[in-house]
Amino acid sequence: MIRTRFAPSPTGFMHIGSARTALFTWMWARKHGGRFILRIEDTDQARYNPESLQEFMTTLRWLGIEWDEGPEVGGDYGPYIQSERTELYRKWGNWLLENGHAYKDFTTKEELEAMRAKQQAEGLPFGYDGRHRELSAAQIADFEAQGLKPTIRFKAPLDGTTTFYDEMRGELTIDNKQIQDNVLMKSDGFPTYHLANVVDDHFMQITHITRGVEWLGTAPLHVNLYKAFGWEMPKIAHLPVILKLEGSGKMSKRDKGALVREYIDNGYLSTAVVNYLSNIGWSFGDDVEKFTTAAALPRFELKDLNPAPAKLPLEKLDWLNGQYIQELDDEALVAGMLPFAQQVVPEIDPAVLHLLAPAMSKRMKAFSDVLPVKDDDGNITKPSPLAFLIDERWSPDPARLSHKKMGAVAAAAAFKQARQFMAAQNYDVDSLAAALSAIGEGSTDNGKAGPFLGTMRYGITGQPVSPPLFESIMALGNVTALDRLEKMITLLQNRPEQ
RNA sequence: GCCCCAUUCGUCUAGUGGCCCAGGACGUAGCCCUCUCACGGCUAAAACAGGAGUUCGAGUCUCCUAUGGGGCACCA
Repeated sequence: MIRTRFAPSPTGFMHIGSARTALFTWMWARKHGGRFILRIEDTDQARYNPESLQEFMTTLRWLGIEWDEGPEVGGDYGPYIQSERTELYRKWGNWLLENGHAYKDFTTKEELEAMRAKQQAEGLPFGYDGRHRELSAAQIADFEAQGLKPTIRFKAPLDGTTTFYDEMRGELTIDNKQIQDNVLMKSDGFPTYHLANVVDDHFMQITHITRGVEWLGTAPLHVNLYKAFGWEMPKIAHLPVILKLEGSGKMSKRDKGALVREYIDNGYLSTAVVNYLSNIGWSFGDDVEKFTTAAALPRFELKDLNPAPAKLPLEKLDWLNGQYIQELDDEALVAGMLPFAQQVVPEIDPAVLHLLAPAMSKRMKAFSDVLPVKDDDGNITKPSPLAFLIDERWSPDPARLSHKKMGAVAAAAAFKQARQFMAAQNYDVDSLAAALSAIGEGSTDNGKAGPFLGTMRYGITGQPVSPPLFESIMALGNVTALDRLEKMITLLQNRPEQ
């Protein structure tokens, strides 16, 4: 049975890179009919933030990543929160101590800092120098008598090499001189990542570890820890980081698009985001870019993941999300748009959105597109596509109520025909389209409805850019549409000759 | 400073020695469609980091250089 885990340290919102790691980890388990475990690494009491755990769980669920064991769902290998497992870590930390694989280190933080400063000044490699590695019982007793609280450090091998196999990168060999005597138990009694991680992965029977490359350097330490415990090491793979779009370095939480929360709040679809994420560092094959997770699973292999760091192609997400939006039924579309539409037209009737939905779906990259676009100073650079619904904002330019292929007289005549039709009968979008097109065709010399429909659309919506005419009229309702049409005719007739 | 990982169009990628004068996608440009904006269709420009080697043959293997990334915490 394959068992994988995602072990975040919740200190804020989930990073998009973590989401991708979680996704691939989850996919690996699902592909093999295995189990995916959520474990919370909160051993850093200074940074841990309980609200963030809720946020992480909400985000994972939004992504469709369900955990089989972990907080809220339980499981046979719990607890799944590290701060509730400290006894276990203490036990195994002591076991290492008793079996000569670890030792107490009484060096103070100040001494460590001084040591590092000196190493830096002398151009030496940074790291703990092993000064307390061979303390005598008397020396230990002496330090303890002074009331010093020790850390427990691992006794790493001093020479030779450590070899392990990374599922993505292949066999890697590291000189043991690069491995330090890392701290396993802090002086506050909490374990460090290294100890907690190894102990938990072992007792939770994890078979595959997938984590970020930032852990690659510590993998040899972990290999040696497993060796010291006499435990079998899980298979391991180190996923690459996600880089800033511009500039250098990996994406930080402040960069645009770095947090999954942004995608949720901006009205992206989780199916699209998941699809998008799986296209970074992995490819479905056969030149297919758009696919479901279910279709991807049989093809997914850890060894096929690209070990190179990648930038997030954000425009590609807009395109993909747009594709997914086009596939939504009207119900889902309206539900998705509603919260944003209410920011534009607070009292908007969902039925109005229903009328507009089919016309809107091809025009949206994300639901937040119903919001106006503003520049840094707060000026609207692109109005909301729903702005035409607001009567107070409606004030078309009379000069634009005719067309070079349809003069003022012809335009006014056509508007009156439209008024006659709309006033006389009930219509739906199709009959309206048929009637207005026919009027339009009669309004120009060449029998093309285009000039009339375009002018009418501008007049009715008052916007150079808006949803299409017929849907817009349906959304406004007959009373408002007729009222505007009436005013258009007046504006046109009262406008000075050009 | 030391160690490790990586390097194909602007970006995400396909490619595991001949099928590649390198394929797809996004983006960009042009054309078509068209009531605006979109959508959709078609077309175009656009890459094997550089240098040595191995080989009949290298994007694919090896080495060096360069560049990018990660690590060297009582953070994870």
